[in-house]
Amino acid sequence: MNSDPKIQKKSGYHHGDLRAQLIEATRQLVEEKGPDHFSVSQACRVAGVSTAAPYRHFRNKEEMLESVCEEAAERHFTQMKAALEGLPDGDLERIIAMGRVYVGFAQAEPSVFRLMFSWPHQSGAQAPGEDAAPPPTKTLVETEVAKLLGRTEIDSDVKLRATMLWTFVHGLSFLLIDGKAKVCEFDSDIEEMLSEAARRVMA
Amino acid sequence: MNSDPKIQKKSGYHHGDLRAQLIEATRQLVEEKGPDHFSVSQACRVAGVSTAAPYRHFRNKEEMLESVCEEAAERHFTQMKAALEGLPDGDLERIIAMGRVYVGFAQAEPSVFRLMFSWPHQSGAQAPGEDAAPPPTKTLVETEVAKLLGRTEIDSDVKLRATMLWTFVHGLSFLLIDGKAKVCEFDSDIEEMLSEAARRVMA
DNA sequence: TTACATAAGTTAGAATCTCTAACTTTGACA
DNA sequence: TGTCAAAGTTAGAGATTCTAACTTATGTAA
Repeated sequence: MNSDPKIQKKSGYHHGDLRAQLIEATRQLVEEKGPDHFSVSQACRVAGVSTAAPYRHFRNKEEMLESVCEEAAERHFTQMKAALEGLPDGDLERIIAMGRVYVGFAQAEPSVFRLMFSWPHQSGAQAPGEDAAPPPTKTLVETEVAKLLGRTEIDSDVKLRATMLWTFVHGLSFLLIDGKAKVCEFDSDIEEMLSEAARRVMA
Repeated sequence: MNSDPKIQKKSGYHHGDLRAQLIEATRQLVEEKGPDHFSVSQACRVAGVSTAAPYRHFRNKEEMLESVCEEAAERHFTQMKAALEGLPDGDLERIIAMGRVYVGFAQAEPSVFRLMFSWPHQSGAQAPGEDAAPPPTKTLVETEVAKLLGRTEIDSDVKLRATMLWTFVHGLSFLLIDGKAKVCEFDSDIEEMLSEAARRVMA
């Protein structure tokens, strides 16, 4: 237990970097046991602090989970952008590469992925009319679609195609991690689905 | 409180139909507050029994939620089959109709939908090699795809297309209920995406 | 009809969890 | 060096899940 070098119990009275370590502990526990079997107390034990300590850094349990979501969303986005590097503009492979990363993230961190996309919980609760900022992921995909089609602006056709692509990889991610159906026999099937979908949507 | 005619507190010592009523109470609470803010005690209060009563019918909290999932999966499947009635074989509309129901269910019961498809939690936990029975939904879609293509058997092309369709509506459902991005402005956009996707995948 | 086994409730309580209140330690800076 | 605020701690209230032991109702068989 606690073999992770990123997490070390505090040495002195003050911890130094408790907030970050609690987020990391939370992320690990969520991944291990699922979002609903995570407890603040466990995270405290992992970090080696009392059960009251987190409340100096987070308002409550929800806010800890939310921080994990934010951190994960950042990594997700960064990975997607990185996937584009080195691929020439106008290549369908750019779209496929982003899809591969999207699905890959979900497979690597299924519980965190699920948590990310079911946040905040009562979706109806957010003030109607007031939208959260559109996720940068969306913009990224739209830009790629426009470039591939040789459009200079993001018109409604571009938006529709981008949404279809996103929808597709999102669905594929969930089906894969839920393991409800054996969606794919091999990784090569995933590759085939990704490229087929990209081809058909961009056609 | 407790205005739902389906849920009534017991009259005598014995309840009569506690198991079913607890499932219904659980379903409602999950929908209201989200799967992770549901508590057994709340369901007990709704049903008007002591907090120990559920344990005569369910092993634990998990099993209560699981029962909700099973019941929901049944309704989901039934609705999809019903959507096909009256539509002539070989009509693309059959595919679209199923997609409409799929997405509609998710919108009508977002929390339950999410719960259904994240069950069981540690997906890695299920014995490897041993697959759960493929969901009847999958078979239903495959059959329709085969019919539409005039195939007599479910070959790998049929499977690929069916999976792509499923993946698409699944992703659309999640994006809609997560409300992460304003995916669609109007219901007509959903219609357009459904028919575009069906057309492109079946082409 | 009555006896009784069993299904399906109950109360009481242990163990765990979230979060607050009040107190203490430590480090930074005037 | 003294003081204050930040970031720990302990103690504990209130809720929760689930078990153990007890009680009540009901259906069946003599």
